[in-house]
Amino acid sequence: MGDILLYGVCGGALIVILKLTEYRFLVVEHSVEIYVALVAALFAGLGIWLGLTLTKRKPTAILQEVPAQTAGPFVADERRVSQLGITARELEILGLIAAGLSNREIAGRLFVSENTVKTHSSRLFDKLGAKRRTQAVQIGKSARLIP
Amino acid sequence: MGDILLYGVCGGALIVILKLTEYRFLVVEHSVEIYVALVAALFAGLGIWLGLTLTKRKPTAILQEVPAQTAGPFVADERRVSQLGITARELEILGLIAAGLSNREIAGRLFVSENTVKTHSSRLFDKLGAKRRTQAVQIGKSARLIP
DNA sequence: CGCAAAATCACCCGAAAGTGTGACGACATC
DNA sequence: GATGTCGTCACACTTTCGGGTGATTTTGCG
Repeated sequence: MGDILLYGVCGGALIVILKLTEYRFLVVEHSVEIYVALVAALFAGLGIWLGLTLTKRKPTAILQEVPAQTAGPFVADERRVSQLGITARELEILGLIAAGLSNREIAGRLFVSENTVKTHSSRLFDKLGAKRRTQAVQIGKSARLIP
Repeated sequence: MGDILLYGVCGGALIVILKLTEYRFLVVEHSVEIYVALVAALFAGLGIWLGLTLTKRKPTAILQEVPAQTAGPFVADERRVSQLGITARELEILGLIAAGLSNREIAGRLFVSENTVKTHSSRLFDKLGAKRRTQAVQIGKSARLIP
């Protein structure tokens, strides 16, 4: 985690800068509470932003054991999704297929053409090894790709 | 992103706490620069921690046992079956549809003609209020007619 | 910038699914 | 014996699905 170190350095530099600016602008006008709140909010936002950007595009192989039934709002098994090479759009369409929508309805809901939905579903069936949409739904459910 | 909201609330609470403590301990002893640096470092660390935890483990697997759900090999809700006027044959075909079989495959498995399967499924869709087989599967599952 | 993956869309064509109507036999019930 | 339900099947017709091909645009990454 060299990123953490880099982050620490940047944070220190920013602290110095803030301490310098304090003498010039802020202290003379605002009370200390407001200043502290501003600094806190700024650094909190900065920290969040850094944390997000640092871990943005990482696969992060998650190994979790699912014993039986997963309570809660359900999350797709990312391992199998990436393992099968299923894209986010395809997974989205699989969910809508499982919800019983026709290609035309899916197209209307996603604001794309029906042909696009067909292309997506076609590639999806190929990746799932399904010949029909009902089969794709069955496979998707058993593979925990959809609830 | 309810997490963001939660974070905001925590941040506000911490700001209040810090403002309170300021009057009691810190201001009397330390200079403002040190205080600000501490606050900044604290919030920066908090921010980066939150940023990491928000992205790294979005599943945050809540593994709970659900013993009441899967009790036995599943039995269809007979009340709803008779309530909808669904016959045993239709329910059987609904199960095969949910298994991803085509009409022809269902016909082969039940030793009947494809047209028979069509009429059964047609009446089934009518009783379920479904327009497609995928929709029939969805309705059947939510109504506990099929596993 | 250039590449590769993903997303978008179009067209054709065949297969599957779904609708509607009609019909026939088995079986139970009144 | 008339009635009703259920399962079976046929045939014609429309709609939906799915495969195949090719193309363009968008986007993420090196």
